[in-house]
Amino acid sequence: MTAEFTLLGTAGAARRGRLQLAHGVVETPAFMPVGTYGTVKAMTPEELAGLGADIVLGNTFHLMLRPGKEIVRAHGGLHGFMNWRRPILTDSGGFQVFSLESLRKITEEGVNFRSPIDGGAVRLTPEDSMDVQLALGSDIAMALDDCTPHPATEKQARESMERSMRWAVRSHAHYYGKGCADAGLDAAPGELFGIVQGGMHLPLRLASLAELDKLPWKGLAVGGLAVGETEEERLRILEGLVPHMPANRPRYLMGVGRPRDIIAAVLRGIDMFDCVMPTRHARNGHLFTSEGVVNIRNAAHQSDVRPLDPACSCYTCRNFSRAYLRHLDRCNEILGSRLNTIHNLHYYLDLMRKLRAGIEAGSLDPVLRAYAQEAAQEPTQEPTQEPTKGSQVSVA
RNA sequence: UCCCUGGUAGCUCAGUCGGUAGAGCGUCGGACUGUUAAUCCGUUGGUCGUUGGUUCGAGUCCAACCCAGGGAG
Repeated sequence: MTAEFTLLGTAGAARRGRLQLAHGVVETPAFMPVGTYGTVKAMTPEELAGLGADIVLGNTFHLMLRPGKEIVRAHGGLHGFMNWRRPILTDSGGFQVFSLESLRKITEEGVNFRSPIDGGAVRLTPEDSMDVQLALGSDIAMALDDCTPHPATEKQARESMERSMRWAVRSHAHYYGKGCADAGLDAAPGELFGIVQGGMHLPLRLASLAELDKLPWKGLAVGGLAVGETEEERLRILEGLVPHMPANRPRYLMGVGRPRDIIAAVLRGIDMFDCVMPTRHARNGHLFTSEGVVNIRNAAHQSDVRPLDPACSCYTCRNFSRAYLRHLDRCNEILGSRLNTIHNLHYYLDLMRKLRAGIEAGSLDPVLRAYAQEAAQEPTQEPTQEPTKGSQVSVA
């Protein structure tokens, strides 16, 4: 067993947990910085660890194309390749079914892509995705899914979801079976998560969950959200779906999101998140602060000698002015991307620390007040569970 | 003094046969949710060196002048 989830406590529907993985422990609720190509852009592994990241993402599809699984395998896996010794979760390529819609064709067998690099034909079946993720040595691998575009009719969402469920069965069988044998492994180096699909149709979501429940996944993800739907639709799906997800296993909301989205999802029982937003927004000059998003490119900051966020304790805010950050951005200096990324990741990871501490304390109200500028929507239903405090609560 | 080449948006430059001007960059603003993204979108922008002339109509053709660069002496 290389994925043990311990529920340490709850506050309403929000959960405080600890996930033991092959390369270490992940405290939940957790935010996982995205490192598609085996690097969280602009950050060294040491910096990421210093910021408090327990786990990062890699991407099966992109790493399969460059540099290819054999080169990564020659480094003992993705951990050795990128010199990140803590846990790694890899997305299966399912998101590229959505994001590279114009470059792919879906068949029952899998997905046929045109490579975004050279236009060549690239096949990705559930078995291919598992082979790559086994070679990468991911602590958590994801089943290959068909991330349903939005909007989708009930018929489209159902066909897409049912395909994802068939692919999930194949992913599971290959990951724990023939894939290991083919790679010469005695056992899988990590564990596999299944992904709930079903678009904005709650009955389809519940049917997807019921289908996945037939297999012993180590955790379950909610996919296909934050793809263009309204916040109300997203919360409606979460509120209808999450209470039915197994309580003793981690729940991962894929690709989400803004701080307010994360807060709202934690309040509804989600344990894990990933999103490109802190890192991409950093490089594009959008910085998260205690007083809202600051676009450091704006002329208003041209001669502002104050720190970006006086309430922030990150390296960037302790040492540099808004005017300097704007200057670096305007000059397209690499250090601008780095300092901005340090700050945004600190903001996200600090938010997670505060959410964890809040759950441990039995109430998220102080956190919600502290992040009031994010205008997080509270659950529409009163929590039914009594706030409890876990017996093994540790310092976050 | 003469010859040549230029002068068009803040900058660097396009501008067809004469039909009242465009691009890139810059400025200013916006977007971004399991990264095809240090990306993308929009905005701001001009007495076309000056003065005349030809023409229905001139950035474009003609003349003079001004300015810049180069060359000759």
